[in-house]
Amino acid sequence: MQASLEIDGGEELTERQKDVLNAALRLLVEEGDRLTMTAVARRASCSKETLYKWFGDRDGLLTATVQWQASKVRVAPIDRARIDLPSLTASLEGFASDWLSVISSETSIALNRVAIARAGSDGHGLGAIVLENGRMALARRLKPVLEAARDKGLLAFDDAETAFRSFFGLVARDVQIRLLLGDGLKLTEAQIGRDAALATRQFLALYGANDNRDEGRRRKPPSS
Amino acid sequence: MQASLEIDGGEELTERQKDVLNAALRLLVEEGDRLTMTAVARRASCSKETLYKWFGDRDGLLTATVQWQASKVRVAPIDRARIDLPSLTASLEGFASDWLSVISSETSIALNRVAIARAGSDGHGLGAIVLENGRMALARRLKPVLEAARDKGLLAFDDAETAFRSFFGLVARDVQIRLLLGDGLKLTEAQIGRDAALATRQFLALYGANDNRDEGRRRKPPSS
DNA sequence: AGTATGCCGTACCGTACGTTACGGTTCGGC
DNA sequence: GCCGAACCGTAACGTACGGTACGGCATACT
Repeated sequence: MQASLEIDGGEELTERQKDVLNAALRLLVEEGDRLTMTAVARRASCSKETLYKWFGDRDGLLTATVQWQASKVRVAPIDRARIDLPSLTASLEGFASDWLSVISSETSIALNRVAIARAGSDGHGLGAIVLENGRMALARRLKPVLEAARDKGLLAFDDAETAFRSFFGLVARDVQIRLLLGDGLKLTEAQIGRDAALATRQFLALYGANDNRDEGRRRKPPSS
Repeated sequence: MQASLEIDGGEELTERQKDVLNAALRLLVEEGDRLTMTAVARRASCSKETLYKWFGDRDGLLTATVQWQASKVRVAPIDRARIDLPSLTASLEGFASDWLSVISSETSIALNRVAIARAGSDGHGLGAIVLENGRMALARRLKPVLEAARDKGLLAFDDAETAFRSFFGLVARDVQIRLLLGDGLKLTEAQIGRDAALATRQFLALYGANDNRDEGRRRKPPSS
């Protein structure tokens, strides 16, 4: 049945297997894509034979590791009953600072690096998984909030996808690409808070419906 | 004298050497980080001995290739005498669509992929070069425009760097990370034009000084 | 007790690739 | 014509690493 992408991963794993994957994950953060099966076996105090029995090959180990990390950050969908401008603002700031914390974490950087490195040659398996549990998961969590806010008349937009992508851009800016390229950018907790607040204010300025500004939102391109 | 980073590259190269680097570049786009010295030699119709004589080792070849590509995209600094809102808008749209074209090109994707892959383990040489000729070069070209517009009263901001990063985010959004991760995102010329226009409108909405809105720009965070 | 299963540690194999070495060819200078 | 330098093509070397095989040990089941 082809089991499209096998996103679930992380279930039906022995405790021992989780330990092994955690070791692989730590090694991945330290060594990047050049970790060796021998090193993983040594770090996890298991034999290479076991690695191959459990995960098939190096690719399988990497995939399982990425899925395992993904399954750890899965969050409960937010249940939000009533929403007003303060709670919307707080919610957006929460999303923004969560996202900034994630993309600036050593783990996320390492995972994105190997997924990007392998997206060039091999099948894009890892890239799809990382994307699905990163950007796409964020969109799935944020869009209902945006749409609820629109229903309440707090936001105005035609397409939730477009609005989300603007929010994404205002939050991430150049942070992720700079970190991935090894720039020595340091994000303190305080800086993340300020950046999240700025991005939220800017997003509300662009998509907020509480007054008569509508620049850059629904106006169609003049002619063509 | 340590020659910090040796950014210039591309000068003092034989025509033949440029041919070799172009071959390496094409191969890098096709094969990604797993190109072999043998393959480069075969593609460039030169001997491996020559490759090692000219570039030292595999790392040197990769670095020279990236610098060579960087030296090709260097553009003349814009000379802009008088500036008004229409010309500022056109200029911003130009920057935006140029940047979208660059980051969605096969060459840029391939180069960023190998630089990111190698930023994990080795020294961040390639990452620094890519960053310097990508994001940083864009900032150097755009900031004078922003500041000239501020002098004319068309824009309002305290920090050109912050304004630039907002513009960067509004333009790039999730495009680069998705492409690097192998998402099948296709950017047509028309779509790039629309996205550039939208980003420009949104940027002007946030940082334009032609009316009384000031959300998310100079208002300081309430307390902390 | 005896046996089977699962796993650890390690030695081993095959291959891919970076790097070096070498013979042959072209070309500019005398 | 002769020489040396540069370079091409290819063979050879050394190593690193993915993947496999095997012996030993511990636990569980009969």
